[in-house]
Amino acid sequence: MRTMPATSGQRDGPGAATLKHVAARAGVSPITVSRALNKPAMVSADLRDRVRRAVDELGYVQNRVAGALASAESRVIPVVVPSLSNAVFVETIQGIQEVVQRAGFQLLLGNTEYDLDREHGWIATFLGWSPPGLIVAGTRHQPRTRALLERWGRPVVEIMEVGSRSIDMNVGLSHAAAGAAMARHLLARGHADILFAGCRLDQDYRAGQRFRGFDRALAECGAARRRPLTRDVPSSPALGGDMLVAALRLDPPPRAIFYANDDLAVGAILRAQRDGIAVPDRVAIAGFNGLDISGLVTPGLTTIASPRLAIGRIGAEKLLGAIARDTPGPRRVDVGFELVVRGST
Amino acid sequence: MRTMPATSGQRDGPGAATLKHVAARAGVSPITVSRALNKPAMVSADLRDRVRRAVDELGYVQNRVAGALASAESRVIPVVVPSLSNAVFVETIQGIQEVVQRAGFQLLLGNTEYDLDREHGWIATFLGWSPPGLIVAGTRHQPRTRALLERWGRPVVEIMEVGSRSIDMNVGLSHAAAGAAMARHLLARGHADILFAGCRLDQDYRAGQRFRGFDRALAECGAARRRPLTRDVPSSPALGGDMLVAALRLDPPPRAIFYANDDLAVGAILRAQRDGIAVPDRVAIAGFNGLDISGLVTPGLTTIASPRLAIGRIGAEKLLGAIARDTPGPRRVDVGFELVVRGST
DNA sequence: CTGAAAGCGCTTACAG
DNA sequence: CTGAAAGCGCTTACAG
Repeated sequence: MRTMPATSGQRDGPGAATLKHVAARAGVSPITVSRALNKPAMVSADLRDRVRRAVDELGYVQNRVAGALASAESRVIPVVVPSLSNAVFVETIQGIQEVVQRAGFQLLLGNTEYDLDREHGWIATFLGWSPPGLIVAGTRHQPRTRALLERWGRPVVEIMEVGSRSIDMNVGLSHAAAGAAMARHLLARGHADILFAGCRLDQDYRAGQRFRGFDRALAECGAARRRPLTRDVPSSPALGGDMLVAALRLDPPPRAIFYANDDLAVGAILRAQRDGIAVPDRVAIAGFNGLDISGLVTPGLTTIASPRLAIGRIGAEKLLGAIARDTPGPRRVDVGFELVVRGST
Repeated sequence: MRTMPATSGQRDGPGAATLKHVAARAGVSPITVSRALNKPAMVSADLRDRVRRAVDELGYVQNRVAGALASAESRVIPVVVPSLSNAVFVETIQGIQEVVQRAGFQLLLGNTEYDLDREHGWIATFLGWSPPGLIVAGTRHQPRTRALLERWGRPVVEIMEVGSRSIDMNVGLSHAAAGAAMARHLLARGHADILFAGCRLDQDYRAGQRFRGFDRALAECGAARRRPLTRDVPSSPALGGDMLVAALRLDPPPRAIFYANDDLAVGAILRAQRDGIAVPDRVAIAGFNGLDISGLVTPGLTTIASPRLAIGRIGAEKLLGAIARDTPGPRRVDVGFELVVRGST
């Protein structure tokens, strides 16, 4: 149980030590303490030790806010994503976190829920924290958001898809190419009548790009084309099962379903199994993402593996490189994708 | 493409407007601008409008760092969790994010990877951001971490499990009670010889508490007890399948397996299905967490649903309440759990 | 409802 | 390698 009630806007307790207190205790100037803490190489070993001891004795906690104001740069990296319900973004964030954490940066997290107004709001707010750089999912933003980031002048990495018009750096893959690859695979397997099934393709425009790449490939091959089956709710395995049932009620039913993501597709496989629907004989099923579980269901799910962790890591590394002014390297990295063929097609 | 290369420690571009610029443009004092932005009720409607126009014209972005230094309080809420690989923490973070976001706070994320040294490091760093409060997973910390937070004097919420010795506020459930409930369920079903299977029970001490509650209940009922089957790698569905195979090779094999979490248990069900192992006739399988997918596999997985989203939301609400000095309410909330019985047992 | 003064706790040049 | 001065861009009392 704590002893003292908190009071709004208070300084941190009466005992809260500052640089000055540490300096006094160590018998040096505050500047020296600052250097001993932030740039130890610039200070003699003797002083470094005295400072460290004073820090420990006083329980000194650096005030990052004051440091950031004085230097006009903080150690936080804002990351703006459209969703946390989707394993894809979570794994990407993990990759980012691993890398920036190791370099001593902290992650400030913004969730736009696929709303570009909210995206702008987060980014504007985050810039007020003087971050040394910023990571944002997607290359599609409001013009004012682009303008804001371009004026800002610090490194920006846009992740997830490669886009033609990136603000600064860009790490991702071509979702249209991935959709086309799946179309060609399904046609090559002899599944001539293919339905695309997904959720909110307008908001989740990367899923929309997969559909367009898929549809274009069908057209190029002279295959039959259908309008996509869509639902205006978030993706989930249960929904994928329901969409399977709905698809099989169409007249004529499709011979294959390409789901916008593995959440839906895994749900479809589990539902087929439960209801005794033969996959792929009656209907083939394919997904996108390459979640671990796609390899564990029966039959195994054919999918496209996206290197999510790598996108996060590479994006973070490029950002840190730009912050540290290392040799720049390419401004755009296409991490590619891998078609994983299993029993479901 | 941006026009200007970034320079370390620069102020944000030559055009970067400050409060003063906005004030000059609006023809008022900087204090008035600050109030119009942060406490609009204190300013006349006329001035509020003039300020808003000036802000828009100049593209002014508030410097949160300066604000936080002057007021000794920032709008960031640090959240410290042991893992991002686990859906449980991700959903909890989502619940927190929803609530704090709506109240205008930003989420600063720290991942300890189940390392209490690292936990201390994150917390010490985060306190330097002058947050109004903090959320941390778990009630088990190093003594110096407890001391730091108690001295700090601002609201702290410990989430996930209810503990007897919380620092300030506490929201979670009793993992020992959950483990005991599952033991009693399995015994009642007639599964007399039960194996507990999990990963890193020393690090993931909540899973350890589930085991201890489970084991104590077995003892109380006079049932046979086994040492738990453990692996020193992170949980995953694939591993759950492997552990099923390993368990069935024991002599004698168990009649039921209680997995430490649904990731493992779902993997076991999928593996059983693939390999033609009859569940629950040859071996019953149970999990913990109540992930969506646990209801979609065949047979459905018996599990204990933990209200993860609610833990996040309630934890965040209690924190915001304490920050705003609302009526305190209980310092400890046990959100409970629900045994979900399905075909696997 | 509005403003002039002081200060938050650091770091950045500039000297030595 | 070490230090004295100035300042980062706000907000908090204190007046009026």
